[in-house]
Amino acid sequence: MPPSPPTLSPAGSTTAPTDVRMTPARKEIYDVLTESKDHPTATDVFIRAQSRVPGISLATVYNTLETLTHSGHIKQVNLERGPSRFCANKHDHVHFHCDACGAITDADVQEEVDPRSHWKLPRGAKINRLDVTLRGLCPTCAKAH
Amino acid sequence: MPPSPPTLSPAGSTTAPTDVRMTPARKEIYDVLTESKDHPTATDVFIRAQSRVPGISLATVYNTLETLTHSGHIKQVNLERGPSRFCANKHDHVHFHCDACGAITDADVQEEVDPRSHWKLPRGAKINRLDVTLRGLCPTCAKAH
DNA sequence: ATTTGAATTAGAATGATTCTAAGGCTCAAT
DNA sequence: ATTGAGCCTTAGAATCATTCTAATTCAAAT
Repeated sequence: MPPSPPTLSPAGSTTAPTDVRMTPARKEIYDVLTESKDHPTATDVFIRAQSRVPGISLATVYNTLETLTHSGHIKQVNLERGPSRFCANKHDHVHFHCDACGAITDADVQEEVDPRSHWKLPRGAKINRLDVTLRGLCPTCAKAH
Repeated sequence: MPPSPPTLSPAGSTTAPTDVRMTPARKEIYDVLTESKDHPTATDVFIRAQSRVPGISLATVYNTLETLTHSGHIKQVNLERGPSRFCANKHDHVHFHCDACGAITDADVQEEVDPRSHWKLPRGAKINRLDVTLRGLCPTCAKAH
C-alpha cells in the first residue's frame, strides 16, 4: 500500500481546513507565512520564498496563496486598498493597523463580541463572522508623537 | 465683500469634515452618493453621475471621491479586494456583507464596543477607530438557503 | 512504463487606480 | 472688465496587483 500524499492539516484552527496536497513549493510558502508576523503581501512572500525554493515563480506564489486560503490554512487580509496580505495565525484574533507606519499586528480575543447586542442588524440576517480592524498608533509611533 | 466660495460641511458627522470647494461636478457626485445606499464603486458613481453632469470624466469622479474622502465628507469602504466602494452615511455604523450576493448594507451602532475589554492590545498602542465588518447571509439570501 | 490529472511556469491580459500634461474656470486684486 | 494664480477637469498614458492562458512538468495509480 503506497503512502497517501502528504497533506497539511494544522491543529488549532477554528474552521477545520480541508486537506491540500503538500508539495515542496507549497510547504515552503506555508512555512514562510508561519514564520512571518508582519502580514506579507504576495510579492513579499515571493521574495522570502526564493531562497528556499530557487526558481519559484510569482504565479506559483499566487496560486498557492489562493489554494491555502480556500482550504482555510491561511487568511487573506484586506485592510486598505492595495496588495492583499496573508496571515497564518490560527488563533482567533483581530488586526491592529497603525495609521502612521502602516504596520499590521494581531490582537488576540479576550472576550467575544455579540453582534446582536451592539448593532442593529437587518431582520432575518444570518451572521457567520465578525471582522474587526483597530486603527490608531502602534506603541512605537505613539511614543514618537 | 464677495461671497465666500460655496463649501460643503454636512451636519451630523463624527469627525468634523474640512471644507471643500463645492463645484458643480463635486456637488452632483456627492449627491449621487447621499442618494445611494448600495455602496457604489467609482465606476458606479461615474455611471450615475453622467445623467446629471453630461461629459463628466471618470478621472473627475476619482479625483472627487478622493477629495471628499480626505475632507471627511464620505467614506471609502474596502471589504474585499476589488474596487473600493463609497458611502456618505454619516451615522456611526458598521458594514454587513452578504457572502452570497455580495451586497453591503449599513448597521447602526446600538452600543459602543470597548476595544480594551475585548482584545489584547499591544501595550502603549493608541486606538483611534474601530472598523467592524459583519459577514453572513442577508435576509433575502438566508431565506433562499 | 503509461496514463491521468494536478502543479508549475512564463508571459499575456485584465482591471482598478494613479499619474501627467494641457486646458478651463474662479476668484480676488487690480 | 482684465488679469494672474491656483485649483478643477480632462483624455490618455502609466502603473500595479492580480488573473488568465497555454504549455510543460510532476506525481501517484494503473
